[in-house]
Amino acid sequence: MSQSDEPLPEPTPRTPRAEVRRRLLAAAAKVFAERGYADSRLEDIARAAGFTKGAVYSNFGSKQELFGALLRERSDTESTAVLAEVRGGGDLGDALRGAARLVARRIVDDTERGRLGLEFAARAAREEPTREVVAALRRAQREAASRAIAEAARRGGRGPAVDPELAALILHCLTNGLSMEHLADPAAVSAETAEQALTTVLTALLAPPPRS
Amino acid sequence: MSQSDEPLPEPTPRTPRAEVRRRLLAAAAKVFAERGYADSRLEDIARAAGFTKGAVYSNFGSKQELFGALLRERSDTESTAVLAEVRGGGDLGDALRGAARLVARRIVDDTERGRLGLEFAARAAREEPTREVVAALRRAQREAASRAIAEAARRGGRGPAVDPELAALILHCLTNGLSMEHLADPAAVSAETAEQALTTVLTALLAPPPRS
DNA sequence: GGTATCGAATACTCATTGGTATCGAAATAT
DNA sequence: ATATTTCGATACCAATGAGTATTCGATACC
Repeated sequence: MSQSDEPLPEPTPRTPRAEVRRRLLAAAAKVFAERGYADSRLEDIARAAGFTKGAVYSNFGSKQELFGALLRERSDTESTAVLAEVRGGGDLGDALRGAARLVARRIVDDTERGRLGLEFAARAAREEPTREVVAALRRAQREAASRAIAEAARRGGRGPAVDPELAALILHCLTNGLSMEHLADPAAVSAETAEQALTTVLTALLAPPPRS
Repeated sequence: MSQSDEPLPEPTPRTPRAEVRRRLLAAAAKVFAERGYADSRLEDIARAAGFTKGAVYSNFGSKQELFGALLRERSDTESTAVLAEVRGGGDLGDALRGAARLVARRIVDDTERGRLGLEFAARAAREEPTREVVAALRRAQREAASRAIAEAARRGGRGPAVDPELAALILHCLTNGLSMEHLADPAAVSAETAEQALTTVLTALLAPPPRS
């Protein structure tokens, strides 16, 4: 009883640096996504992560650099779930429909992703350094899509109806276009609509419509 | 000889108000397109138009309002050249190819348009009032496309292979997606590539590939 | 010709915010 | 234990640019 009735300063263990960095990036993603780069206050990002500006400048050299780090992080993290879906066993038609549904879901559910993508694109359009990173990211995405398509076409029996690279570009751009449209006019692009659009193009490119 | 050897102040005729407004809007389009909304200085816009900030505030209530006016102006002006191309007489296949070429050209040549569109979309994604205007503009575009497609399908003989509205959404989003891709990674989307992508989808949607 | 009005130029304000310098507590080394 | 380093918090600064108040000249009107 003699030792402690006082507040007991309880020496706070310091958050691991890597964790600080991670939280800051997550907060940056959120804030950049919902306000855009220019309208995002460095202090708001820090606060959202549970820190102060000091933490930001301790981990990143500048606002621009934080943005770049986020962009690079996303480049690495880019999910390949879609490809797995396409590669999954079973009927090719089912696989394609599954992939379409997955992408459509992401378009309407994960708006942060879409918004960030839009912000990345907007900045890439006018900033050379950003453009280089974004271009690389997109190339990698199209490349992956291209491979998946080639595989699907092979699986589908007859040789590729269209050049897989072209098909990849089409699907990639259609996806991004749908995402953008959903952000600009949510009512116009429901999950079902997006899915239908993707399925339509996907099957048109890979599997000539089952003639009646 | 007695009257004038002096510099002769040459009273400058005042620019008509409508003209001032027009030039300001044109300058705003240019500056907003190349720097984005937030990084555009009102004074730079004014200067680019040959005036000063005073002119801006005399014609528009605020920066946001200038942006809105520009957006609305573009809504009205939206060209219907594409539709004309599709409607033009001759073979349907040729008409479609012509339309695809036209759109592809615009994607790579008129970057101001693409950049502005991106900026509009980005702001629409996070600002309710802007979103309303942008959504209306896009709906109108899709609507027009939808009608053109319905007509083309009818002209092509058999009844519409796919719902014209869905086809319109697909082509609209693909176009915007290609435009965005071109801005983010110009090398990936040449005029030829874009044209091929559009033609492929267009014919797949409207005219089942000529069976070999 | 003189006066009122209109519209753009000029000069200023004021809030905002990226960046910096410094501080202090926790971790680490000695 | 104590010195040193690390790293985030705090306080501050300078620049920037939207918006405003005012001026001044050109057109319109009497």
